[in-house]
Amino acid sequence: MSTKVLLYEDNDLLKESIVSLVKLNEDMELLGAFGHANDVEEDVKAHMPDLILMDIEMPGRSGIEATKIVKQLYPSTLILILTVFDDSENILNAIKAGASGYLLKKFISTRLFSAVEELLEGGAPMSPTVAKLVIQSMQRTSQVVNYGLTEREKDVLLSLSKGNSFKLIAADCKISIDTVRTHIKHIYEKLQVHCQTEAVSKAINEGLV
Amino acid sequence: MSTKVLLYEDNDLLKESIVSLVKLNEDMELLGAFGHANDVEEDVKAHMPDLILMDIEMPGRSGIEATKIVKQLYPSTLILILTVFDDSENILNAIKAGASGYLLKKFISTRLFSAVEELLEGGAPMSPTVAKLVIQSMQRTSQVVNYGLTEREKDVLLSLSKGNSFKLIAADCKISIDTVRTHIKHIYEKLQVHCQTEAVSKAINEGLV
DNA sequence: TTCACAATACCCTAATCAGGGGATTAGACC
DNA sequence: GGTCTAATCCCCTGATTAGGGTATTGTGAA
Repeated sequence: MSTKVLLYEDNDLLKESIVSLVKLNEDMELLGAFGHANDVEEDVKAHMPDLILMDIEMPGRSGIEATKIVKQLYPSTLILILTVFDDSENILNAIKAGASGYLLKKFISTRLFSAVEELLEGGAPMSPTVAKLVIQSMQRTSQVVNYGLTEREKDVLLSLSKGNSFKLIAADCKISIDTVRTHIKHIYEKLQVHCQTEAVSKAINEGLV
Repeated sequence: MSTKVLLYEDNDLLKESIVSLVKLNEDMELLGAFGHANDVEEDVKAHMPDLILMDIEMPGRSGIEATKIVKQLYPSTLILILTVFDDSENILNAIKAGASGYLLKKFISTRLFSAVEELLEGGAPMSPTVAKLVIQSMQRTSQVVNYGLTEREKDVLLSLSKGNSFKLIAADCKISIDTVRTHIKHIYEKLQVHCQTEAVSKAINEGLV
């Protein structure tokens, strides 16, 4: 059974050349090619594609918005982003929106088919730059700045961020509630916050817990 | 100038075969091969490699721990994980620890050199399965399960997670403090939590804010 | 037209937290 | 031995939060 494909690309020349390319592959069946994604809900509903090739920059709705919409309505639809943008903003947003792969346009002619194949096999095709950015974004969020917290204070903070009350933290750490209070005061000073929620928020967002 | 390489691999047979493989490549200079990573600080200090090929499962310190240590001491050292593990736990931990690439052992013979090349060019070589897992982990954190929160409740929750007291939330949203209280109560019900910290923690971890 | 529900607001009580004290003990460092 | 710090504990007061109500208004669906 051939793969049903939709294409979104606002540049007519490029659109036509991708259309020709896709037609070369007998395993792919192109159901439609659109210059904008403003009616993406209807397009997808009408054709029920297995795969969408999606440009980012288009008049009206962007490919990232369209990706988000399609993924919400039909989560199993595969979406491969085809774009010239290799900046982290666009790449990460596209992936968060639900794109399954991200191919830079300069690689279309040489790698489109292998990328599609990889997608259908459950992989996530990416250009090397893209892979690097994705990995970096994961590593950033796990870099720890300690704020000089002691081990015990980290224990308390961890317990706090699980939603425990002072009383429960005391039980959790096997210390008295007053000691918890003392640790919490020190945590507030070191993190420069003034209440539980702010401490928890900071702790989670900066990877302390 | 050739790339200076260290290898960590506890299986002697595999270690030797990787050693032989690396020696085939005149652009790579193998400075050492170790069966465990317990002295990784000293090894790295002594040889100052550009690249480390790292197994995960080793006696004593794991490759993930070792990666963390090396990256803390020498952030510019590239680390390529070579392992049989293709589960999300190990992959994501290795990447968070600072690994620059992740190659499954079954691909070593065919892709080691291209992976190294990609690494040196600033890329992030990954097997297709690995790439998929990485992407999925990013999508999970941005998949919005709303818990049926209304817009206003989300406003309040957002303000709360910035560390604002009920009083400040009221000012922030331009409503009375009692209304804030009502919204908070509804938020607690919907998220199934019983206090601010738990709500904030859940909100951040599930990507609600 | 009901019915449901979002958004707003108010009241009450018990529990909890914030911020300010002070204090002891055990280790580490010089 | 003196100093410092982590970790432990205690007390007090005022502010805040949790959990339980009730109530009005507007909107949109049944």
